[in-house]
Amino acid sequence: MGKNITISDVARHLGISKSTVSHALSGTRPISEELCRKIHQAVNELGYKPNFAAQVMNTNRTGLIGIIISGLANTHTTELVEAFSAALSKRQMQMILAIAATQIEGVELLQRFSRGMADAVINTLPDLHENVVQNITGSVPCLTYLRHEEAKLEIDFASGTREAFEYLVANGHRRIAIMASRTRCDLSVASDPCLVEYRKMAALHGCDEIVIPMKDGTIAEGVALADKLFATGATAVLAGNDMCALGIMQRSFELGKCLPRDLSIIGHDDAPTAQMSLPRLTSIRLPGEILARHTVEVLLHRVNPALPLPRARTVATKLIVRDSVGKKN
Amino acid sequence: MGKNITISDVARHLGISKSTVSHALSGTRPISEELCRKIHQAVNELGYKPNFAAQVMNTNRTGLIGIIISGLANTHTTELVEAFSAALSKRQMQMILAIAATQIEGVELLQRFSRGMADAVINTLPDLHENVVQNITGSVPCLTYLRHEEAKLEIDFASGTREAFEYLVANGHRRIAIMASRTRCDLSVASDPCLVEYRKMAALHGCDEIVIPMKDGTIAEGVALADKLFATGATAVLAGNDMCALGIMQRSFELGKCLPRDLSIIGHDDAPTAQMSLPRLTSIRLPGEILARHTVEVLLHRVNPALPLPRARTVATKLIVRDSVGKKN
DNA sequence: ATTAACAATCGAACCGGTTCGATGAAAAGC
DNA sequence: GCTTTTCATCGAACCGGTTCGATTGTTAAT
Repeated sequence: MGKNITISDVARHLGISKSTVSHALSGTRPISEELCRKIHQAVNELGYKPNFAAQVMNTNRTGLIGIIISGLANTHTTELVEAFSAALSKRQMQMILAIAATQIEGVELLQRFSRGMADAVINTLPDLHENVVQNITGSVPCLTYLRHEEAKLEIDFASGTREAFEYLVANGHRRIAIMASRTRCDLSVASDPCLVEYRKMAALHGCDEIVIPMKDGTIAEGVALADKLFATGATAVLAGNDMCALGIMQRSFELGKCLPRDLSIIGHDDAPTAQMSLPRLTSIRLPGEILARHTVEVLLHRVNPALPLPRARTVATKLIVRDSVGKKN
Repeated sequence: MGKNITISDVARHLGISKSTVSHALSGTRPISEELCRKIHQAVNELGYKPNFAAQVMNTNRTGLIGIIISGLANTHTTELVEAFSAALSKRQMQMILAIAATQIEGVELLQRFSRGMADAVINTLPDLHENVVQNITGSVPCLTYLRHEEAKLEIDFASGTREAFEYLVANGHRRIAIMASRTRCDLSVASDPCLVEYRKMAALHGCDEIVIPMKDGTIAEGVALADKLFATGATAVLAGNDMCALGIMQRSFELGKCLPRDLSIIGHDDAPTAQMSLPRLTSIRLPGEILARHTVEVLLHRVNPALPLPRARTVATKLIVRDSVGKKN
């Protein structure tokens, strides 16, 4: 608990005014070279470190970005978090990572952040409507991940789904199921862009539609939905995400099925886990790293308009072929 | 950018002094019931939120704990992070999660945190020596995860290793390899407590010692070490951690080996991934959730002695049997 | 020589809260 | 009825920086 050295201590030690010390350290105004040297020396000797809170008070910048996630069980999220962190540290900023189990917790977090604890907030909970969020946060810039029109970030979910469907058809599959998710882009299952594309493809190839709605996208849900899936007689499935796909694999294994012979599975997101499963999971890649970086850059531009605003871009999803799809003859 | 409402605005709006408002809101001094009501009403109407920085300045508390990790690739770490977050939010605190790829970055982070940005720091990088850490952080409490004598948290690594070894022997294995890690408890491979116990057990059962040192404990390292492992002719391995075990499984699969027939694998940590692999990984459970919570509680007690100091405890590691060990006849 | 321009530094105000001694009025004690 | 206590509220100081107008000494321009 040794009292911390303040800027006044440094000034007193040298017999000068604290504003001079401040200017020397921040370069706000020119200070004679000699004095500047002395000041830096004194700073080192005394071990002075500018007080965080005092600096925040003046600059209205904490250098902290709040990030709200629902958990880290989905490895696609861990990929995002790492990318957020990397993009932020490039700008000398830190991340306050908050896990909100419920929407209520999410709102609480937003309120806390918006008191000036964070310079901006990224929300990844799809259920927190953006306009609600805006109301709460007031003056603090806040983006909902993949829901911000302003971010000029368009994701072409159709491309990956199309590729995946055609790949399955090429492998002889006709009964292809899809797990549709309301968390993608909008809040109704029906408007899941993957589902929309799936319907087009099913019509095109004259396949039946087999739609299974997915909620959380957890492994446990995948396990549970697997039985529903088997009941449909589908030979292949476009899983809602990779965790769900893993759950399906797990349940298949429990039932003594052999993959990919008895069931072909295509995941979504291409989370790191997709490469680690056996068989390795064929998945539709959603390039989280790019999306996360873009989101951070858009947000930081709003915090500090001196930083560049990244150009609007459309990101395609893309099929990554591994070993979880088999030929149906 | 609408100017934020300050406590002075609230006071002016009611024609009273700001200290009165402060007292009413914090309960520091008694305020007449009627006025108190009016104040709360005004606060709601105007949408006043106490400014974070100003409050920090007075209280010297940010309510933030810095957490330094090397990444989220190891799912045991994600488990820890979730547990840290949960333990902190119970005390209304938040986590600044920082990813340090190098020790230099780790030191930088410590310096930033110790300016008052965080009330305390948890470091999970084993290579940052605790005394170095203490020097940097000065007045900010800082613990290195699983390295803090003061935390009175002892981990019985031997128990799990013993169980695992005996389980392998019971399954007929005689050539049992171990991947020893310097990151466990101390900085030399030789003092890895798992290795120490392994040696005892090997001597006891008259088995050869087959020791393979592990560094990062990544999947990639597991893949690389797998070939070394096969060269030893071992029929079973105690992997350094679960990621490494996964790497070994992956490489085995590539080489057309069948698990667990051709190789028995026991992981360490029992990361969430252990349950997701096929075959599911038998692993030595290191109860990260308990350890993380204990660490947070010890640390919070140091930040605020009014909070209870958890009693010293010894945590045992324990074998969790799944499907990755086979019988050797 | 006088003034203008400039560089280096000082000192006071400010950011938005909290804290604490002072103040005034009402309630209690004698 | 006058003093003492209690209660509610005020106002100023403070936390540790930053900012900006004012002040000095020095050099350049007229």
